[in-house]
Amino acid sequence: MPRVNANTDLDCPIRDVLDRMGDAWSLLVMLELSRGPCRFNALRRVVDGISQRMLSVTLRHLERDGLVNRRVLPLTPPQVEYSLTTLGFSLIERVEIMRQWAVENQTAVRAARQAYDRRREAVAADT
Amino acid sequence: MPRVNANTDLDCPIRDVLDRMGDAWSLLVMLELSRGPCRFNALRRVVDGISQRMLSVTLRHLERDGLVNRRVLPLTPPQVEYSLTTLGFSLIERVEIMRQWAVENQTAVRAARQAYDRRREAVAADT
DNA sequence: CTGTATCCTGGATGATACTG
DNA sequence: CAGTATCATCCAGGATACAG
Repeated sequence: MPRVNANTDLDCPIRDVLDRMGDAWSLLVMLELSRGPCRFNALRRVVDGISQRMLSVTLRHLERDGLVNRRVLPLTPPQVEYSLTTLGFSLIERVEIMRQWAVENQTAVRAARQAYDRRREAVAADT
Repeated sequence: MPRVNANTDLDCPIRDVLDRMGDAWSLLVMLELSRGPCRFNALRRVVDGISQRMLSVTLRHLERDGLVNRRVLPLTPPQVEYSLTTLGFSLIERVEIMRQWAVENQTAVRAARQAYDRRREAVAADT
């Protein structure tokens, strides 16, 4: 578990973001919520592959950080609606910028990987 | 290990970024290299807490993705200089944007957490 | 429906030792 | 100096069962 170095100017704040950024589930859930409010099981279906446990854990993290709102509707059966907070929207906005980079440069990255792998293969064959 | 859902428009490209973003070491190393070229052991010292192994692994990942250059100087003892590629700079630029968000909103996040924890405490006491 | 509690496993990471 | 190889550990996350 990487600890942040006091020598770098990364220091504390970035850690908090990294904790959310690094967690792919958080991003996926927030991206989904950026489209509009959503209920638990609905999220579960659309964020495919996420386990019930991880959705629960992720949502509580996001709620704790003030990125997501949790609203309980007093019905039977109970309904819980999740939505992005203003803070959440402000973050997802920046995440979108990262996403854009990924879209714009995926070709370059893939090319780099192939070049790298070919190079390594050549070296291996050389041996 | 989160798989990306075809239903979301996240699809493939974001995964690649996430793989680097999620890896805190990658960010720390790249941030460091954004200041200028650096040698292996120098990196090791400045990215405090990173093991030799993880630095090695991280650098190879970054190199493979075309984010970092590796230049071997034919000297004795051998010297290897790492530096960001243009692609690497373009990414770190966006990462900086995320970092900015963290700096700007760290207060809000902390406040949210404290509020959340207090709320939970109240509920617990209530029980 | 919306969760929480347990248990368990794979893969990521660190420690250590060795090499060109 | 700049790594790689191997082994041991630890914890995030999935599966499952239960609860309000």
